[in-house]
Amino acid sequence: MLNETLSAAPRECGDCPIRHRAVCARCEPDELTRLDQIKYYRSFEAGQTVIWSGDQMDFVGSVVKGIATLTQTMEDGRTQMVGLLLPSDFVGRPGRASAAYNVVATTDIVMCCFRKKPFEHMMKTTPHIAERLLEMTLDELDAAREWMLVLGRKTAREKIASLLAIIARRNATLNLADVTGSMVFDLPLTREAMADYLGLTLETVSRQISSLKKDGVIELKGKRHVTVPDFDALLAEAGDDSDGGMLI
Amino acid sequence: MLNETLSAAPRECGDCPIRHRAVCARCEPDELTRLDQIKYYRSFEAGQTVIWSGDQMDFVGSVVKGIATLTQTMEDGRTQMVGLLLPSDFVGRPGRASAAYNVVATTDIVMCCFRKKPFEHMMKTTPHIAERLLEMTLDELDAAREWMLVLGRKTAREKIASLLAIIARRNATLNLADVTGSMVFDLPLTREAMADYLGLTLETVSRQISSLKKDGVIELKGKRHVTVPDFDALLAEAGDDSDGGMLI
DNA sequence: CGGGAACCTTGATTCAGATCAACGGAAGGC
DNA sequence: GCCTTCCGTTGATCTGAATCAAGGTTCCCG
Repeated sequence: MLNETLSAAPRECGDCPIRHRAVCARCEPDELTRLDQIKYYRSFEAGQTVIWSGDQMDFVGSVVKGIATLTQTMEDGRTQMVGLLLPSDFVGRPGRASAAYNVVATTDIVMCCFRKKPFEHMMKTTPHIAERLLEMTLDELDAAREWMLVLGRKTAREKIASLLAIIARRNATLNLADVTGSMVFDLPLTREAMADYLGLTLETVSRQISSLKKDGVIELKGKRHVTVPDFDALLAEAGDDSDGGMLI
Repeated sequence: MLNETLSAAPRECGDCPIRHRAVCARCEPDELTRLDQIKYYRSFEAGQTVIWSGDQMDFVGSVVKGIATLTQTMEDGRTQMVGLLLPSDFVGRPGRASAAYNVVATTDIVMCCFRKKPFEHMMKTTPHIAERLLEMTLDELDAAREWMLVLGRKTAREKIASLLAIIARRNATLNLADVTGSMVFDLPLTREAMADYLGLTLETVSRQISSLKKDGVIELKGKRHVTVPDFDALLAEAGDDSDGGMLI
């Protein structure tokens, strides 16, 4: 393990799939050129740990392809996922020497990494990067706070429905589908990972998924392929305002 | 109610108590002068709601004095505190029109407010503000993620101990006391507010505080005045690494 | 093809924390 | 002084999710 295959992925920024959503989204062509000089791609296989909490970090970067998780662990092994990293999400904290969380690849992933020192320097000199990073960080803070409500106050069934709603909505956004009719997607997480996200046990996750299926809120093909016939019904199960909306 | 007394507080930035920790911390004298022109103070009494979730926000600002809470509420009334705002903490999100959370004054508070439009303009032109705001937002994100572990995976007793540890540590930091020996502080929150922070009921909060007291982890004088004879013991109860440490 | 190893489901039982309920003390108003 | 209100404590009971336990499915590997 830990064999970081340097295969796959490398392309020009110009046709990068996350060009307009990642930390570089606002960069001008000349800024992109400079970023290009300090960037490199790394690939990790599903299951690999990308970064261990406490490790020295000599890079920051963006997830280009695949899904990774951000987790925190207690000494006795209790684990809480504190973030789900999707393409375009940023990893690492400029100005900090060591990692605060574990980053684990859930699927095969490709990351676009920047050497930390030069990146920090570029942040100081090109406001477009810091600007975009601030915006992304504020979004993540909102997401974390929304999740605090889920963790602190929702029932197991509501937690599952909330997670499914988030994944469904995000998939719809990425695929430009409509967010009203029926939605179809694959769960990117095992039952255990869902449990770690939701502060539940994997047994409870399994039971609640079965229950939502029995009640027709979702349909399952295999263990991972989900169809949501009525998204509003799912939102109702999640205890969310039917507008589901969030912010502008 | 909602009578915002404009009394108290107004001072020069120069002798502002949060001058070196707030969003303006990195500003040069001339930048401070410009901030001065768009700032105004507002006071709120304990119990007053400063901002309702969904309301139009025409200002952002910093807590100068006192304590406020950031809460999220479900239609059926379940509420989760998602942030505790102390002096120097920032309120509001540049670039967003309406508030995402309720802000409630827990004690009498004084806020230093900036009209939103001019503040947003200043952010674009004076990197020192955006820089500092990014740093503060990253800190808040870390705090939110630490709290996700508390909410998702800790027992009621550990939750209480975690909250007490946070308050104790913060008090020590503000008062420049040593973070090792015995610590004394007043709880700034009611049992109900603690419950909303921790995702518990107020009865459970009360029971767990009684239990920690019975076991000598804390001492109580009245209902709010707490003495922690051995901070490491408290950290152990919180399930934290004994280094208690966090990041640099 | 057989044997593991992940991953998932379902059942039985237990238990931590919620809920329901009663009461005590302190502060403020009249 | 008395009444009310807010805040907090404690007890009894209930319940949702954890825990303990047994199997099932799928997929990979030899």
